[in-house]
Amino acid sequence: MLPPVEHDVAHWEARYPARSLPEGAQVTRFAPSPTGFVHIGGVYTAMISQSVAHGSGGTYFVRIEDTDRAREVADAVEQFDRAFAYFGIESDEALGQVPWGPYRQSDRAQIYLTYVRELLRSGRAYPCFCTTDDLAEIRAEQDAAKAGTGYHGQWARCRALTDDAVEGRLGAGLSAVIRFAAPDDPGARAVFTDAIRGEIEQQDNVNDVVVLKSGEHRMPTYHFAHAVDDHLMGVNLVIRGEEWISSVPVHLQLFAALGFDAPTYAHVAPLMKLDGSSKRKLSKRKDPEASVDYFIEKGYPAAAVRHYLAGLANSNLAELDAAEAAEIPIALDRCSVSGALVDLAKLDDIAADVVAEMDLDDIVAAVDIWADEFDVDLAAAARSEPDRLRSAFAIGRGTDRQRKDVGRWSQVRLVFGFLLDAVFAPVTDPADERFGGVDPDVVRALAADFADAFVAEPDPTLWFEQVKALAGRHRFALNKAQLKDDPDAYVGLLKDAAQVVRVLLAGSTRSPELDAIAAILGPDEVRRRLRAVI
RNA sequence: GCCCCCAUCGUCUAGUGGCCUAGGACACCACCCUCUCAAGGUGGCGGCACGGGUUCGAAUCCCGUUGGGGGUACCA
Repeated sequence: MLPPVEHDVAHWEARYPARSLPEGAQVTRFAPSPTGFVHIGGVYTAMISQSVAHGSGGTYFVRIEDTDRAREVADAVEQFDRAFAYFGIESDEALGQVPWGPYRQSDRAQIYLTYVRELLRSGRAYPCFCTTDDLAEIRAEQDAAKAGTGYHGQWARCRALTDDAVEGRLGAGLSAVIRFAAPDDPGARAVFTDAIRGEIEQQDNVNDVVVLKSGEHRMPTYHFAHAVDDHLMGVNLVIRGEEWISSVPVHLQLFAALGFDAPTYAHVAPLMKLDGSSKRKLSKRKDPEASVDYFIEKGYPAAAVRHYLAGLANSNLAELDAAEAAEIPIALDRCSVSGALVDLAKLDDIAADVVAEMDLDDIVAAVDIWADEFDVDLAAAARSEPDRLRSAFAIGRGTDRQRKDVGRWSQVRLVFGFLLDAVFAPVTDPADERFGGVDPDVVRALAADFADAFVAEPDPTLWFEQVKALAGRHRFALNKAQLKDDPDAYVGLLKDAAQVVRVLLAGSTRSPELDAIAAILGPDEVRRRLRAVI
């Protein structure tokens, strides 16, 4: 009925030693299934698991739950590794380094088989030959009788099969799944204490769930693998999505039948998305921002995403800045119990703050890495003038002129790209609308004059005095009162003249202060850009 | 259908019976600062889903309703 196994249960129990960890240390895991990309909700639960484990002096690891080979997506595991690395939620336990692996369930088939045999031997499991059609038939009968669905009671046909009947079917070549023989007490209640939600009581499980699937691989179901793996791997705190709450009764029964201590459970509220006017769970298929790739492509610093997520879990952390909050472990009993909507505007706000606090070298390095993958032209330009972007991010650092233009690397081109000669497109038409309607002749004269008169000047105030002088020479009023007194004497306001200079230097009506960009560009480049319009 | 989870400004939330004519953050609006933008400052808009209880007193406790989410697979 089952493939042979080399070992017995005692062997595996001995092979997986108890962990020697300090009192109160939590061992947690993140157990994604490689059926697609990593979901941002996955990063959320992984981060909580990691934070709680580390905060308690325990361990966090990643286990790949690839028991459903039919739905497995190629390269998913590689994508996982990339995402984990980006967000800093890699496993504490590397393959081969430690005795609790392997960490991929498809490599653990022998172990599951051993424990299934044990269950069979003790009468807590039995083979079931029902086909999909049989199951559908049972379902239909239950619907008609308004009975609870599932494989239980009078509907559990194969549970009563005699040994001879089983032999007969096996002999006829029928394939069997192995079902858990659940306690069949329809009135029973199951109670457990959730580390986030407190006591939860529900109907106990009466369903003879499948523990081992059919097919050549003879893989376990999630339920069974969860019990066996988390027991053997020493997990004492299972943090997972809320959708698992209703499976807890089955899991508790499985742990008991196997003679294992059940872990503590903590069920995290799902991340939601506003769809029209209603909230719904973020969907892998429908929502691009559900994928971690979205955040990586946009170039959000991992610290920003982590801080945003941490604030969703524990709102007190949201009041701290990212660096401070990162030092404080997430507290399960402070986790919110209702699903939060992912608010990208909030993330952007946090990201801008995070970038503002980042080390300049780290920023430049991060932009390089991001641009190499998502904007190669920008990467090349940045590398040929290595100091330009660095200086741009340095504008006003630590002063009241501190800027927060950039929260994700995809914004760099738009905000600071003009500082790179290879990205900048000179403005050559004096009638360009970006000049705000200033007479083309005046634009030309202003540019020519400033190109000649301009001198480098480190003091921002003194630097801007040059613009004031320039504006005065070309009949721009220094303030509104002046203009009002004698409207015919002026062609515009100081600000209009400054804008002409800005457009010439930045190619945009919006930029950091003129003195700052002129200092970054250097006098030669400033003159070159001014003269482009002459 | 049955079972479970959840419910405070648009969003994330503080609130654990009197400190609440409900506080903060993001977003939005206005003003200030100002060479534009960003940032920053000040102010504004805006909420306890509904109905019953319990209590001297309820956003807070209980019940119900409604609404939202999830489960009910040889998916995780």
